[in-house]
This record gives sequence, structure tokens and C-alpha cells, in this order.
Amino acid sequence: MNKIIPNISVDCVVFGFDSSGLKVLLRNRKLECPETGQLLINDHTITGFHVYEGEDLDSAAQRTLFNITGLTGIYLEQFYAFGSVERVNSEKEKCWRSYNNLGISDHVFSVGYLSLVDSTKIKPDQEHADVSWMPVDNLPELGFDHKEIIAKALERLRLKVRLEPIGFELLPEKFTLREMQELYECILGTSFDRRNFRKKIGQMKYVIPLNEKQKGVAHKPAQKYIFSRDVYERTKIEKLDFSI
Amino acid sequence: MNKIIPNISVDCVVFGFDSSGLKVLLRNRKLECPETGQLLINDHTITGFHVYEGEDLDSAAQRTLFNITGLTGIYLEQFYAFGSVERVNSEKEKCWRSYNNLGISDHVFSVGYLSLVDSTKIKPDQEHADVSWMPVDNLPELGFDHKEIIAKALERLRLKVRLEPIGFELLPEKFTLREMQELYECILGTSFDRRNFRKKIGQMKYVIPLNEKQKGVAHKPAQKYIFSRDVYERTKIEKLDFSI
DNA sequence: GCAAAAGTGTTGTACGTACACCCATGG
DNA sequence: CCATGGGTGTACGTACAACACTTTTGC
Repeated sequence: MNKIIPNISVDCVVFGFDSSGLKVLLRNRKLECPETGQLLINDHTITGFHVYEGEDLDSAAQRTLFNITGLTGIYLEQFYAFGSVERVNSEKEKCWRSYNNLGISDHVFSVGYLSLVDSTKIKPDQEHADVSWMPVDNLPELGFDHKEIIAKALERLRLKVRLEPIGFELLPEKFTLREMQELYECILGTSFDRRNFRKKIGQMKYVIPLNEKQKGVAHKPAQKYIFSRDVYERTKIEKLDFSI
Repeated sequence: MNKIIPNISVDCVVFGFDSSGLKVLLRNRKLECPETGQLLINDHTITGFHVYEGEDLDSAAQRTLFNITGLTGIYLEQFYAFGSVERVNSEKEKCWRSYNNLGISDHVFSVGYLSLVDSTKIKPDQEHADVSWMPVDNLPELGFDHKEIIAKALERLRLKVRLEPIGFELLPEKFTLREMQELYECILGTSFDRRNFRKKIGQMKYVIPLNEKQKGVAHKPAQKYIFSRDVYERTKIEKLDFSI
């Protein structure tokens, strides 16, 4: 049995995307008073775990991510460490810990990880009935400092998405240009001219059109595309010069 | 007296700049065998300290930075957390810890902070005789995983410097455009056309020319400039639109 | 007067932006 | 046949890249 390190954890902010926008994977946390049955806590948290003794941060994050999604090989990136004194010491968290204290310190440092998944790969199932996608622009009440952690993750996502083609991690393997445009629009909070957007994507040799179209839509079916990381890695060298 | 947290530290990568390039502030670490007097360890480290109980990460970083530079109000930014199992467990570090163990864990998680200082503000003095500026492109032997930490800090600096006007933190209050150009060239590893560079800076309203010139140089004296964070904050809103 | 860096303008190219119409499909 | 989104090209302006000569100072 692995022993946990009582004062160090990782927290994974898992982002997903569907036609209704950008989502975060949250777990519903409930605490009933054993005597009265009263709901003392009913909020949501991102998924985190304490790091095990002898374990790396990255391994702990992968483990956490696997536990919640059942998936491996998923985009995962460390983005910030949180260590404020109050983060597990609000009245609510003291209450939570008084019922669930498993040798956990009262000053837990947590390293935040950002993960991007194709939301169609995650089906809500019986094992994870308390887990669900929540819209990032309309979050429910959150535990700990998870509101802050999600905000910071989002900030990082917005930055990163402009510098590297990581947006594709949020799309199904085959996608249409409209889906791609909607994704970028909702991450960046802008809107793009459709013709200019398509022109720009057309220049990206690593976004490759397929001989495949949408089926069963009540309009002209859109062409599908795939992203090729290979082509990206081979062609990205060109853009290594900068301005200030 | 403050008690340290045995398994959590912060490490500050302090960057400076002078005419010979970009520098890191390093401390010489020496360990002599008490019996034979033989030098067991003679390398360099960035400055870090364990976090105290009841202390925030940011506070710990500020404290560390003050201890090494004697300065406050300096640019400081968290950039990455390091937690590999081996980072304090090489033969060398085991040896170091066997002579200097002050209740320090054998798996220390360290949060890396990046700091930028005007190197003319730091004078090597008697109190910090073991501290010196070392060129980032020619580092001496480093302890712990500090080579990796510095590399990651540098990567972050290169990214950040293109997105925000933080380069000025590395320059004296009053600087010439040549100094500024050299700074950007050596951080980004490129070179710029002088006329185009000056044209571009000319557009930045927050880089303000002074009625003051260089003195005592054997050529046409250059005009001095200052950076105004105020003007920057007021005018930066304009550039909040993006492309992919 | 010479060495060393400061300072200055023009032109071509590439890229971003703005904008309107026909096409294919399901119902 | 109609509603819905798919798909396409041109004209303009902005921003970046390339390039050479004159000026001021200390020695």
C-alpha cells in the first residue's frame, strides 16, 4: 500500500469541449451530518490526490487523471503551484477535514495540472456517477481554492492555445472546420470571420482534409479534417523567429 | 523561531544583465571533509530555502530573494514546481545532506521562482562573498537539479519577454536603445536590424525619451530612455485582439 | 582626423481584414 | 421549396524586412 505525503497534492483541471462550449470535469462533493442527516457540504471540486511517497509530481498527476477519466496518453501539463495558508483552512474545509481526515496536513501545497480531453471519449458511467462536465463560464459552487485554480488553468489554456496547436486535443479525431472555429472562438472569447479563418487553417499543412463528410445533417455536409502532430513537428521549425 | 517544512522549498532563479550578456546569480557551495580537509563538493546553486510553517509560497520566495539580494519590490514570478524523486538523491546530494542534514526530507518538492533584477543594484559585498553573477550560456557545475531549473526559467523568460514588457526589469532605470536591443537580442538569441528595432520601440508610448545623454563615451552619445509602467497599463488594452 | 557608435527613410512583400454570393443536403 | 450551414475570392491597409550614409564625440 502506498503511503501518501500529507502536505503535497496534485489537482487536475480537465477541460473538454462540445457544441455548447468549454467544460470542466467536476466531482460533486457531499457531506451529511451523521447525526442529523443535514447536508453540511454540497459543492464541486476538481480531482486531486495526494502525492505518494517516492512518486513524481507528473506521475501523481497521470494517476489522478486516469482515476477520473480511465484514459491514458492524454494531454497533461503542469501550470502552477498553490500554497496559500488558507486554501484548506476555511470553515467549510475544516468541517470537511474533521469528518474525512486521513492524516492530511492543515497546510497542503497543491500542484495544478491542466488536461485536455476529447469529451466524446468520456461517458458518464455508474462508477463515476458524481462526475460531470460543467460549463467554465457558469461554474457551480466550488470547494477549496478550486475556483482560483480553474481560473489560472484557463488563463494558461488561453495563452498556450495561441502558441501551440493543442486545441486539437479537445476535438474528436475527425472534426470539421466549423467545430475548430467554434472551439477557438470560445476559448479566446473572440469571433473570427469564417473565410479568413479557413484561409488561415488552409496554410497549416498539419490540418489535413479527409475524403469524408458529415452525414445526416440538414444542410450541405462539411468536410472532415484531422490534425497530424507528425507534420506539425516537421514543419514548425520555420516559425522560430520572433519579434518583440 | 520559524520551523521549516522539511519537504517543501522555493528556489529563486535571479537573472541579471550587463554588457557581456545575461547572467544568473549563483552561490558557491563548498564541502570539505572534516577529517581529511579534502574538497568533497565545490559547485554552485541557485538560492532556495525551505518554506516555513504557516508561510505562503510567494512569501517564502520573497524572503529568499531578499536574503540573497537585500532588495525588495523586485520582479518575481512562480514558473514551475519540481518534484522528481532523484532531485536530492544523487550521490553528491546524499553526501551533502549527510553533513548538513537539518531535518530535511529525502524527497523535497521545490517551487521555482523567476526573478529579474537590475544588476547594477547588486554589489558583491563581504556578507555575500560566495555569491556571484554567472553567464547563462556558460554555467559552472551546478548542484541538485538546478541546471534543469535554470533551463526552465530561461524558457519561461524567453516566452514572457515577448508577451509583456518585463525586459525593463533587467535594465537600469535610464537606458539607451542599444542596451535595450542587446538585452532582447541576447534573451531571444536573435539579432535585429537597428533601424527597424528603433522604429518599433518608437511606437511604444511607454518607452519615453529623456533630455539626457550618455557622458564620457568615445562616440556620439546616445539618448537615454525610461520605461513607464503607468503608460503601459493605460495603453495595453489596445492589443487584446488575437490571431490563432 | 580617426575610430566608434548614434541616428535616420524608403521600398517591396506578406499577412490580416473586410465583405457577399452560390451550393448541397434533409425535411 | 425552403431552411441551414458549407464553401469560395478580391481589394485594401498595416506591419515587417532589407538596406547605406551622415553625425557626434573622445582620443
